[in-house]
Amino acid sequence: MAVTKKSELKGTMDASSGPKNLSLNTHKAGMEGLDTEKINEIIKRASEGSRFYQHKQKHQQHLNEKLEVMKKEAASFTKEQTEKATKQMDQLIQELEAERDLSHTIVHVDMDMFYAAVEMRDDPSLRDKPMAVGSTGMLSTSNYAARKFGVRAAMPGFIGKKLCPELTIVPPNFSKYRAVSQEVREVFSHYDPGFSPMSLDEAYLDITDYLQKNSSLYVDEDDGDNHEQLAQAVVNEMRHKIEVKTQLTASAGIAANTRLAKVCSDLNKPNGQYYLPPDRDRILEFISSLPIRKVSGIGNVMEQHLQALDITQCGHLMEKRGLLKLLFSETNYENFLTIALGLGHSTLSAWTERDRKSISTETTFKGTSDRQTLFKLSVDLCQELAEDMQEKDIVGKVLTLKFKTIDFQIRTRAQTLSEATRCPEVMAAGIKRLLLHEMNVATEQPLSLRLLGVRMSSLMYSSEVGQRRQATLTQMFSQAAQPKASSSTTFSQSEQESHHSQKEIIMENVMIKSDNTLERSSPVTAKTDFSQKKDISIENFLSKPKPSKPAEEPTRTEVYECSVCEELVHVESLEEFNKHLDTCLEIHSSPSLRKSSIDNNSFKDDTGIQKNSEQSVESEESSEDNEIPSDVFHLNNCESNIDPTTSSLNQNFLCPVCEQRSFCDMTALNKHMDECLNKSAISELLQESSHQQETTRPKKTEMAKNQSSRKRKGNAESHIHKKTKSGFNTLDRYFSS
DNA sequence: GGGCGATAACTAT
DNA sequence: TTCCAATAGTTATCGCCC
Repeated sequence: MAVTKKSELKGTMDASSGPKNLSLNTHKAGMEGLDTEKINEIIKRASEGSRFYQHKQKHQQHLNEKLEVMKKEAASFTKEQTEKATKQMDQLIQELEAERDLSHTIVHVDMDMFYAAVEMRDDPSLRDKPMAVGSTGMLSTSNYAARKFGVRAAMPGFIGKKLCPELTIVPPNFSKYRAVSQEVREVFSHYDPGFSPMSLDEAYLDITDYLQKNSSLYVDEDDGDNHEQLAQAVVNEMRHKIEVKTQLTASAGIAANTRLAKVCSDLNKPNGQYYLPPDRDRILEFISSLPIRKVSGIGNVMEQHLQALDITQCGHLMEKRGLLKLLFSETNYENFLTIALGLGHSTLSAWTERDRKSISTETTFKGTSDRQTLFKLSVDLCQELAEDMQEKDIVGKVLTLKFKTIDFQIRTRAQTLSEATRCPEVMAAGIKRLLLHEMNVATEQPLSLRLLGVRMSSLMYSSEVGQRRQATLTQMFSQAAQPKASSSTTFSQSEQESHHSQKEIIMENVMIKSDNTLERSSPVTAKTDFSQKKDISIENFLSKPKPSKPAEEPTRTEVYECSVCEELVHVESLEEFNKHLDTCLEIHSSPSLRKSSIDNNSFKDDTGIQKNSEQSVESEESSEDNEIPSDVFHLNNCESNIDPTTSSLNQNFLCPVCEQRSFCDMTALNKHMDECLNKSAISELLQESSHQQETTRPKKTEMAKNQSSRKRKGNAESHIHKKTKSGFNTLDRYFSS
């Protein structure tokens, strides 16, 4: 088989207007009949030469290669093979057909250019001008006047300006959009109390019940089969109510399932609706000529795959079903069939937190390779994510670092934790470890990034963790910090939480020790003698008998169990107990003590990270060891205090974290850096926590605060539109000064 | 060798 | 002058284990 030459592949790229993945997507309402060639030319000129453009080009080239391979494979199938596959698909069609449900009436309602419409409503001077909501970095939505120029959502503002120099860009006001959205939802709930919001401006409704109960209000009962008349009237009324209430228009699609309703809502935009009868033949007719890209779920890449096989309309999916079965995975070809048959969900199921698979946060910033900046950012992200998780009462076991290089290459690195957690310190330590490893192994030094993200998956509710006897550290502490009995004292959340982070760190160490990870005791542990408690599991630690019964005592003295020194402390107030904790923690966080303990490896892997995976950082590093007998290079043997810059030995590697110690081999250096990193992370966190106690401020850092304020705009409400929200709020400001 | 967990990449909105 | 996001679900692949 001949190898396809790059030059040939280039032919599949639109030479005049750049890579297809950068071209204007004209499937959006209001984008029909534009001079796409001219627009794409402007887009190309505006971005040509940029790293972003280069990245997209590379991506497109890679895709083209894949498409060529696929086309060759498609050409290689015999007639018999295709026929056999077609028969198998026909069997599948029968099974799918059996499930077809035409008994429901589903409506998809989509507010017209929602954010832009709200802004135009509130500022009449914007009404006749091309305008968009967003920033020069990214546009969230545009009005129809702007769409005429090719300006659309998910386009950077500066390109919008190139396409339309008179474009007015209005910064978004999410709280306003949320309020309007709430008004719209009140209308929805009248027709279907169990409606399914997809984002601030979009929702699915099942109006089957409503139609049944209220048909007499809309149509004459003697009219026979009046489903269309009835549904149209109801949806018309709904849109009218929305307009009266908000002065904004909405478009709607009415069909037997969500997939069809979604397609239909797009057909008569803006301020229109489309009805597709619940009739199999009419549905098949409708779907067969529908461009594949109109179907929700078919994006740029899949469209290109299908186009390469001359599939541009949904009807082609049916015609080429045999080929599709041979070329695509089961999930894919089954999906293609359901599209071609016009099938979809005919009932709405409310999404709950229980359905969540992962939770994440990320931020884009001006590219930097400064390690401290990146570490700081990652700590802030962990803090922010932890708060989100706290709010949702979930913990996670798989921690993922996401980063994007300044060349727009996206990478993820994951690690499974030993316990499900949402402790920001544990997450931050894990993320730092992953990040540092990437910094060290990057081919292009130094590693320069423009995005950092943290994701937690393998989620469960905190309560479930308790059920599994895997109490999280947070829970553990909150139990330990409760007064043994007292009705006279209440605790503010912040009072209790102010000590969490420190305690969790201490507790984390206890946990590590109880896991037998610790080889020898350190001065720190000698003080409180945690090392004697190797057999103490977390559960045992928690369920220690609590002898004192203060509630029976006549005085107002309360008894707390200090989880640092494990003493029962009699105090008159929480404040007093805090003082005790401070003292205890101070002992533990004493730099001299800590340093010596670190030197003794006692903080080794105090992140709580399980290192049993083949792909774990530690394993990767040790796999590098394979070349060198590990007993030859012992950390302490190999350590050097010679300043490497002045040393004549060119094999000395300076630790980039402490910049104080150097090593003669990478393994030793890596080990040291892990410890050094943990040491500095813990020290930093302890310092931060003590500072916060003094000032009794909430424990968020400035950066985390800024980020938090930009977050939580839509939460679960906003799936689609939050995509752009932080485009207006990147962290550029942290670097601009 | 099939099931399953872990990880990274892909894809969508 | 410069300027291209955030979040989440799905899928592919690999390696381990019984």
